[in-house]
Amino acid sequence: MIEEIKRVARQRLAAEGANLSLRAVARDMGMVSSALYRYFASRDDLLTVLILDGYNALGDAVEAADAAVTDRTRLRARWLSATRAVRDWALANRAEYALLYGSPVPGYAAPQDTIAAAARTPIVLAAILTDGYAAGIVTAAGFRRPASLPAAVQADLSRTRDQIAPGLPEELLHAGLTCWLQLFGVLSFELFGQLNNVIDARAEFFGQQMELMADLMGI
Amino acid sequence: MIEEIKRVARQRLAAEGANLSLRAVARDMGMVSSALYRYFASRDDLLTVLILDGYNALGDAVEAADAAVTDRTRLRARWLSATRAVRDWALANRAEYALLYGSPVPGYAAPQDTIAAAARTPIVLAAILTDGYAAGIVTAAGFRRPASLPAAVQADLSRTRDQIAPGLPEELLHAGLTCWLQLFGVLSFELFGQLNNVIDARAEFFGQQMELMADLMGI
DNA sequence: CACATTAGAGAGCAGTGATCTTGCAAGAGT
DNA sequence: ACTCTTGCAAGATCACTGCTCTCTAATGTG
Repeated sequence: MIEEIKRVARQRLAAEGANLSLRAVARDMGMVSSALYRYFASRDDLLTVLILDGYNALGDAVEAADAAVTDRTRLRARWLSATRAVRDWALANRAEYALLYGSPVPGYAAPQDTIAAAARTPIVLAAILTDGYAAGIVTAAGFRRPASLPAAVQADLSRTRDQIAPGLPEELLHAGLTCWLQLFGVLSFELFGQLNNVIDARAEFFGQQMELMADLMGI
Repeated sequence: MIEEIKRVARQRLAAEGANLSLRAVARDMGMVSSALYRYFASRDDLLTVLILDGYNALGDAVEAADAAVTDRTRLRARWLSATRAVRDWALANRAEYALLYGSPVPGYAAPQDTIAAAARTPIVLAAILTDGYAAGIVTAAGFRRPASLPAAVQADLSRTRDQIAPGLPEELLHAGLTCWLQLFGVLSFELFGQLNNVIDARAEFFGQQMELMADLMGI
């Protein structure tokens, strides 16, 4: 039953957009709205579950795309495959993408579960660098060195490194972080309409940007 | 009167978040909700006006920050000043930033007015490159050449160049576009909570990223 | 068979955007 | 000074929203 509600809610989300209506979901299911409260404590609760599912669905897609490159030393191919998977998933699930990476709901604070699920995608990307570093393919000296990192940023990177990419030099993590931001920057602009009248060849542009980021990471 | 409504709506937006309520605005003004319909055709109409104002306020701030650098040949200083202004404005007007650069409302299509206002900020950034190119400070060969651009992307860049940065080589515009995306990628992640538990030293990180982008553009 | 649990229905509350009609008050014209 | 027009806001109303409450019907389980 919970699965059925989520299924209907998802397609409702895809059809109508971000503002999901509990009553509409109930109507689609031939139920009365109050009945849904037996399965979800509130609308926000349902949204949270959808967000969690979204992060996991995206994580699955990205992990699969990365794993599809059998030669694990082809770091660039892994990066391009994984980032392409992010874009494909986002295009196929625009409303859910907006839920995950768009403007947050005002009073809403992400529970601990979601941040773990949300970390899956960056972990895949970081793993590409970690593998490359472990195999000696990519080195901390191999890419253009950024201007000296402020100490506070260095500390953040160090902490984050220990959490998601143990053993990776901070400089490499920093490069990866930059590319991660670029990835979602491009994607958000594309999906949120900011690229309208600027770039029409979306897929080509995205691919080219990811190539550029691969260059930046030195993979 | 229209100005008063917008003023109240803005502070309501800042206090409550994205989901602006017409009735709440009316209540704050000691009016009844229907009275607002004399000044705005609908809630979306009011939001559109706020969005337009937002783009213009941001444009004002960015233009002023760029103009504050008296030596126009100090391209890097102009870039850092302008991008810093974007961040400052965004932090001071979080809800409005979300309105401009967050998930769009489903059925909503931006009128022509807004795209002109929205272009002001990228135009300032492009002007930095255009000025530098005209003065011979920055050259198309001066930055790391991206992998060959697909023809369709090249065409988009050419068209965009003619609109906002006449005379600029496509390669330079491409570099600028990349940095523009990075700018808003970093900012959106910061404001939308995606950087929580990853980077705490926000200002330092942002500044460092913009330095890196300046390197990428070769300014 | 009796009991306990569960699923859903229905009414109702307070809030929302939007429309339409009504009333009021100031300003203009004679 | 008296009308009359016009501009503006109030009020009622509709359909919708999230949510709570109570009540009934079905479904096992001992």
